[in-house]
Amino acid sequence: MQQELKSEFTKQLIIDKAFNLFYEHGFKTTSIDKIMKETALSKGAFYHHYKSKKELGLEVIQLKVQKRVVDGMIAPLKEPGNAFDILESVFINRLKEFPFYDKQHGCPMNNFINELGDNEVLYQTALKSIIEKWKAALIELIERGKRENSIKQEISNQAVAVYLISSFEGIRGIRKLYDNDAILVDYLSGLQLYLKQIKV
Amino acid sequence: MQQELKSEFTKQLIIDKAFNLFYEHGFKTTSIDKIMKETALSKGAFYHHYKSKKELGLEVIQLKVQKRVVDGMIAPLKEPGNAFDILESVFINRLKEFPFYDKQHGCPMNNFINELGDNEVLYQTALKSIIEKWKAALIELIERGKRENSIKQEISNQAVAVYLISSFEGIRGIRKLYDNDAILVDYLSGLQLYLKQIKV
DNA sequence: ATATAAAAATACCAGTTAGTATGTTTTTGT
DNA sequence: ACAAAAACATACTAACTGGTATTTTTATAT
Repeated sequence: MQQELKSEFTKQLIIDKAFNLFYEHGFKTTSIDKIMKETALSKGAFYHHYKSKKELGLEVIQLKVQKRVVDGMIAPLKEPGNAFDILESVFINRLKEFPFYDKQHGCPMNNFINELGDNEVLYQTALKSIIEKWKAALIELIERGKRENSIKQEISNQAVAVYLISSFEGIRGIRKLYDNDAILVDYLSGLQLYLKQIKV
Repeated sequence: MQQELKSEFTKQLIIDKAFNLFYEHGFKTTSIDKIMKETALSKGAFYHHYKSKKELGLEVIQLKVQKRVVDGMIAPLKEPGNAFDILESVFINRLKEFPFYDKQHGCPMNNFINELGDNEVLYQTALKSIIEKWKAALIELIERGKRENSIKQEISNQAVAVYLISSFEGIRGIRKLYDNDAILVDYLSGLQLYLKQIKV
């Protein structure tokens, strides 16, 4: 039982260090050696717990990347309250709250999507699953807004959800290029305009 | 003179093959060896014309990546005609016209941004320059629309420009994950809604 | 024609890559 | 106490990486 705990602890350590390195330097250009140097364990330990780098990549996506999106963008949508207000505050506040490091390095999910999204069907599926969860939560919130009459009836839930996600991920990438938040301010004004269109 | 032409031809050949490989497999994971195998020339030839892989990367961005964006998204904005109609048709038609290969592999510029945007200031500057050109052309078109009264006066040119670019680049990445165009259809509906908001 | 310079080829380097083979140490059930 | 298994370490491989040094081929100017 103590062994099982140790194993779990080690795997978590590897996943954590791997996520940080993938986030900062990309998946393909982060080597197992670099990851294991961070954990202060050996390569042998890695290949005892994982059969390949691909397996680790998938776990990082499913456990770390997904968690970030769920905690930051999906779970808040399910809180009680005025649906429109929630939509507005989640998209606007989340972007403002990012630390400098996260603005500089973009969205981990978006990074994975752009690096691996056209590569391997397993990565594709894992990433698609996160997007679909996000989309479903948005659709449900918009529907809620329609029921409580805070969001216009005539708009397409799907379309608004996809458009919001697209622009959010797009700006998280573009922001990397700049050394200040001016572009984010423009994005937020543009987003406000969009939200005004769906508000009842 | 014949020598100069030959040199120019070779450089162009290297740039073309490099662009294709970068587009399909990413910049960092495409080796000089692979590029030169495509050109059927030797590594010696490469390092005769380029001092480093970084120098090639910059030329690919400045010559090939930029040209794609200019030809597809910027130049059409400068054509004569109703400003709103142009805005609508460029964003909508361009997305529909992409061949399968381009849908699968996303936007070359966006790929570079996400892979190298937080890496090196030289890449950053080269990519930022394309975004700024695009943004400027959009702002000018929106201004034109305001003058001819096809676009609402009260909206912020900057904000709309940045939001349009963000969502476009975002969806080009996300589309990679899917094997059909359903997500693009949703995006286009969402975009239509946005454009309706700025139409006079 | 020939010296010179540009273009390209060949051979190489030291470092890195994912992954393997084979150990040693630690935990566990008996 | 001890055999088995799990956790981890060490040493290694073959292929690949960006880049260099050196030589051969081709074009050019006189």
